[in-house]
Amino acid sequence: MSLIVKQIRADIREKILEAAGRAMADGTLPTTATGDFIIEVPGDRKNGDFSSNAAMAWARDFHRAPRQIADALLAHMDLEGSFLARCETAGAGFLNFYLADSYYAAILRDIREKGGAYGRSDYGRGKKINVEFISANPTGPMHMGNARGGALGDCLAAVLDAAGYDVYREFYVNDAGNQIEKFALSLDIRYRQIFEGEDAVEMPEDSYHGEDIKEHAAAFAAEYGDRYLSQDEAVRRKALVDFALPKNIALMQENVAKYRIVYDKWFFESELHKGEVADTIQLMRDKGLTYEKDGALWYRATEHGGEKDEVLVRSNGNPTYFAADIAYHRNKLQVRGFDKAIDIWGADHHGHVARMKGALEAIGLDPDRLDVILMQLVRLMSGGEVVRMSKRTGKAITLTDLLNDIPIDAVRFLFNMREPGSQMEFDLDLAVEQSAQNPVYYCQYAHARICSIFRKLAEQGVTPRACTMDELERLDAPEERELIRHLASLTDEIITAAKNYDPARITRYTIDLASLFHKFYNACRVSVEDEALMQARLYLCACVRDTIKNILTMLKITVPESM
RNA sequence: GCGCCUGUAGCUCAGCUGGAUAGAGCAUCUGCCUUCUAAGCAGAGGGCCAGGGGUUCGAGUCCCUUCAGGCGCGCCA
Repeated sequence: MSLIVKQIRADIREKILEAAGRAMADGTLPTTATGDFIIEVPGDRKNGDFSSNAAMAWARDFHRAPRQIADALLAHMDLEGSFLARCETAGAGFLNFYLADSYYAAILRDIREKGGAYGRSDYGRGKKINVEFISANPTGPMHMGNARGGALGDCLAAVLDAAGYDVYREFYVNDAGNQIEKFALSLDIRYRQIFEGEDAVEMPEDSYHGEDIKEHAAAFAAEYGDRYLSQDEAVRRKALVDFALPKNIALMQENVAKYRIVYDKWFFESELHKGEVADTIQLMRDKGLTYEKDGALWYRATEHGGEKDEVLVRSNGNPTYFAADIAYHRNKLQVRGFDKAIDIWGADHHGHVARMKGALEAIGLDPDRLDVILMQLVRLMSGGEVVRMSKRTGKAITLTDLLNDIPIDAVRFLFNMREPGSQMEFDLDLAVEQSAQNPVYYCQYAHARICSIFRKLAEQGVTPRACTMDELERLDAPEERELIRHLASLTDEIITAAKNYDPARITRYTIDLASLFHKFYNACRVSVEDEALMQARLYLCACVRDTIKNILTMLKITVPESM
């Protein structure tokens, strides 16, 4: 919250506690310890600008009726030296506080002074957070789920950054392990089918059946002909993977860039296999966490909260994904020393969460340092029907398709309008066609409108200037007051969004801000005869404009000056 | 079967961690452009907060339970 608002809440708390102290001292209330209470912004403005439930929360402590306590507190309340104008009791025993005019002017001054930094805070100062998101499998094209994860992860990272955390964006590339072997097998079969006919070799059920595999094989054949047919299978498969995998990874990086995501690191799983996986497995052996059965190495997960034991090393000698993932998180938390690792996973991975945390604890790391955000997968709708995205049938809607069809601003915004856990439908037709009713345009429009006001007035020779506090206090219309109160809450919103890992709060905040501006615009004309009032309103407009710009820039959404 | 997520207006969702008469947007109607962008504003209709119990001054919010939907329980990742 802006410093001023923070101070206001702290002030109110202090004033209430002081009043309670005085009431106890003179015997109005019995002397006793009091519990916690809250200070909130009431839904209905008639109930004040801030409201506290202290009297109700303390009913038990004092053995008095809430209303009686509220009256006692009010009688002992001294608001001198604060931005609070007055306090009232209401309802079941609420204490309602009203802001002084000077508060509103002070908020605007604060916003203008902070400029592009308005909204930022040092709430998370000194904490290093690694946000890992998308981490799509490089064996195939990216899909809608990756798009949601991308928008969520990138905007969450942005919010954490704005709240003062030291944020690090990371993409984990699974370029090793079983799925690469499956990838190799699929490519190999498609390659051989080109020369030997489709019936000569059959694709196993669990291989990759997508068109992209065929395309890779065809491109490989176009470049090398059939010369690899006579080669040893292992050589041929390696050549195919070395050919296709970099292309897939390059395409992912291209898509991600189009999506305006900039990663601090693309972390390759293969790096872990150069030693850290083995080290981690050895560590688990040394700690007595493992046993051997049926030729495989098992981890005693049941002794660490798991439902069943897990394989770390297969009987064929290859470590499992789970083993590599333990090493990966050990790398994040121990080797690289992040205070916190946030992973964004599809909801279908939720079974993995407890396992992972249990394993971290087992190797001596605090499991609370890992937070997993489970994201419900996206159901893509088009023409009123669900578009299937199964990789196996090869009909995936790729991220490339999406990025070519829909404005990036809209995708980033839309995917951040709901909590990650909500199941969501993405209506392709709606997103493409009805862009005008899209909330992101509503917000951008507010910004463009303000810019237009400044342009128009500049044509008339009006130059915006600094305003005195007295001039700013003239912004006392209900629409102006509400707009300013909302502006004041940005920093607080960002901190809450960071705390709850909920960037959707910020898109909602922005929609509300735009809405309040549009209401103000219709109720209060900026270009008026009264020069001082006009300047004050311009000052307010500048605050709104800059705040919208700060937020949209933070979310990497464009901020048009005209529409 | 066991576990996790979800259930609020016709649709999509909020609801500030237990507060005052449950809110937006879309859709449907009705108004508002000879003055700053109508991609806007004002107004109307629309609700057994999935159902049932409980906890307390007070429950959409917390606990129990039933129902409905999604997902998971591999030597897959």
